[in-house]
Amino acid sequence: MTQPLHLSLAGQAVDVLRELVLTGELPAGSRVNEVEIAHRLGISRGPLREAIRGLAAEGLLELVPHRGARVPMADQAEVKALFELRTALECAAAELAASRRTDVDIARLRAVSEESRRNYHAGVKFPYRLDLAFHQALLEAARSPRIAEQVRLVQQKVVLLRARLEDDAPHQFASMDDHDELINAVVAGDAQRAGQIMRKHLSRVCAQMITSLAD
Amino acid sequence: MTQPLHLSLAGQAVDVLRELVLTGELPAGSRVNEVEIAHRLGISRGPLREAIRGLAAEGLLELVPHRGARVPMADQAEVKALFELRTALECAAAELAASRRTDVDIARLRAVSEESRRNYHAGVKFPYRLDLAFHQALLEAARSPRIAEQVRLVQQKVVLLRARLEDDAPHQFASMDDHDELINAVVAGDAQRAGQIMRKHLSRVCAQMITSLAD
DNA sequence: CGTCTGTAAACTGTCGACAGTTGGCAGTCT
DNA sequence: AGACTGCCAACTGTCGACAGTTTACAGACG
Repeated sequence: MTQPLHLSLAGQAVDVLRELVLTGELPAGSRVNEVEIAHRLGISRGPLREAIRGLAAEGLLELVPHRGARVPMADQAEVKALFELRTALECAAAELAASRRTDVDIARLRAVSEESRRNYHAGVKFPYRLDLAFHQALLEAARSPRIAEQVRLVQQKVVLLRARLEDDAPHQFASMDDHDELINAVVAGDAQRAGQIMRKHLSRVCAQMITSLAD
Repeated sequence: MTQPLHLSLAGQAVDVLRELVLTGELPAGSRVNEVEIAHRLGISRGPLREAIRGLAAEGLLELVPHRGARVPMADQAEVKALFELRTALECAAAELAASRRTDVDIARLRAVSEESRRNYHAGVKFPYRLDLAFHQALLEAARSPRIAEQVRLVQQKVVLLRARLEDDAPHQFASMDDHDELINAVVAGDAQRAGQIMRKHLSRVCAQMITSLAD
């Protein structure tokens, strides 16, 4: 997507800062101390401030006048709003994928699905990594770069919520079933059904996330 | 949404630069000379660079290593990809609006529609301003802040294309009809139909924009 | 005449320093 | 004791300057 790798310090700072936010090393609600982070990254405040502006435009940070940047805190309403956006995007992606998929796309989707099942039966939890990989594969099949881009941004914010669903076995099982149903619809080229399944899938995930936020 | 008003120079620079890009004062494909713009805004390069990063994250500028920022140029493929995104977002918005609309929402939609008809019959061209107002009113009725936010960003990029459709009378008429059909579907609470009409509407606009880009 | 090369101007990327604002703390007054 | 006031430290916002890279141009060479 982007160049081999960001050569500018600001570009690198974007990546590092993003990681700090997404891993929770900078907890939600906390302020971003420019001098401290800049020193930690071994750069000056200039490039760091540029990186902060970039991430703020992505929605991963919020800017408060004269108080710098903060990691945004999400309440229940925000989660719902976020999933309405995600549903709009991923349903469209699922429909497009059903109309445009090629054999390679299908192979890729099935590979991810099978790896999930293997892991699950081997007693390994369904890792978020594989869920992400599935949605990623679906996006590739949809061949809509702008939609894919936005989905990635939304998924980042979902990660930011850090509501870990990985321990919930019934949820994992339901998700894997959703994924397989989706694959069938995509293979059949049934756009409408693919969209419906995706809607159901995301509605389940959203509900799960809301209840898991209530503690 | 954002703060009362940007007090920081970088914040103001974002607004001014955005205007410069959207009005075409900085033509598509042109490079953004930091010293020149900074001098023109009466600020130093620091805040300006922050503003550039922000707009780049919005997609209104593209960053090239050691070559600064450029106003992106859109080809036909880009227009299609952009409208796939817009369709995904606005169809979802139309569906949500049909399920959530209140009397105030309906009144607002009808007011915009009637103003359009009045203008048209008075021989005034259908201004882009009113088209925007209609879609804006629909977004308010949908009550989905994150979707609304993304639609605004997409609409900005559509403006960037600067394919002026305002002179095309048949297109204007068709658009106004689409809008009225949409209002009917929304009033009836028919989400599915609202989505279909929006899809048709945007597909027409997209086609129009592509042909108007071919010169 | 076209191409290649070397040099200089222009521009971006980065830094350190200064100014203005915010938030907390101590001291004072009621 | 509680509230108010004034000061101080910490931090953000901004600027000017320097270093490295790109680009344009002029001259040399095939």
